[in-house]
Amino acid sequence: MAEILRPIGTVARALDSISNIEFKALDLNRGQYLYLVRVAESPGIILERLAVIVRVDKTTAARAIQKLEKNGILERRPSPTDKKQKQIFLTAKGQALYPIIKRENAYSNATALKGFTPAERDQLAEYLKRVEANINSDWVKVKHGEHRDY
Amino acid sequence: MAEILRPIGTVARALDSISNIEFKALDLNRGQYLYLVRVAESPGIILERLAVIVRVDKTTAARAIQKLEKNGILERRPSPTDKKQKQIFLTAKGQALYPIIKRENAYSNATALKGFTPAERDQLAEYLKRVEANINSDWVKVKHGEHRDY
DNA sequence: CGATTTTTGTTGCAATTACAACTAAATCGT
DNA sequence: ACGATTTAGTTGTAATTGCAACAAAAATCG
Repeated sequence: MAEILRPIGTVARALDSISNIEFKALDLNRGQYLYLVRVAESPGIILERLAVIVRVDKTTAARAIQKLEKNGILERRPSPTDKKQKQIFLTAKGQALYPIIKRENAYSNATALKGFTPAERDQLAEYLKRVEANINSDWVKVKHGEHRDY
Repeated sequence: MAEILRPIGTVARALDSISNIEFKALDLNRGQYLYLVRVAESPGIILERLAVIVRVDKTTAARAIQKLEKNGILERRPSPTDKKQKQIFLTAKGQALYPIIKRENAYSNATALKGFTPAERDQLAEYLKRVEANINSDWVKVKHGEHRDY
């Protein structure tokens, strides 16, 4: 059977590594860009949701968000409807960073897809969406302490 | 343009997270399985090469290897031809772990590819190989302090 | 209603991760 | 041959990462 785990892992580490190095110029530490772009795209998002969509432990996301708040890149406001929720928003400083990150990501994406026809790009994106859906329930299961049988 | 960075990142984190949780039963800490399988497949490999193929900082690989050696899973022997190199091998204990890891990886791979026809699986694997090649030179460049223009 | 469970967020550890800066050996260039 | 550069590995430091264990608010359900 075709092997896809390994290239997915190596490509992800390479791209993440590149981004982390490049975003140090923006005073962003490792991983912070991940949360920044998601908050930009979903203003008012809460921590637990953010952790799930980034696919990271909620305590990891919590500390990343705390740090970004301390650095004035985002802010949290208590939800008006649920006293235990905190809604997350970008500050003006965070909003200024967003297009820069998007541009870097677009460049990396274009580099990754060099030599691909438009049809191939679409097909790869569609494949990855399916893989993501396939693996998601296992991730949720295992994160919640359930056991996979194999 | 089709976006592939994000699903690659989320899938990689989900799969890595699952593996790390499951391999705690083998007394393997976070990330260690990555190096173990590579050493199993390339006995005698040296640290710098290992770091490059896993796409991780060489100091990260160094400490992972040190720990695996301390735990009796692998051992290092000075290269007979180059006194500054250390060749890495699995111990019997490490060899016993290898098939277990392979089986878990195969199961995750099969889960990720559920609903894909054999032709689709092959095509996705081929696409990922191309993406990996595309991104690799940028990774090496940026890791060595060079600057990407965009 | 009221007890139980689920949701949401937080700290306390303990570990990985990686940039800098360094040593020692090998290779390269002239 | 020999100085300069590259290769290979290590340690110092500072940061992220995540499993446990917790607290408070909300939702569920008898």
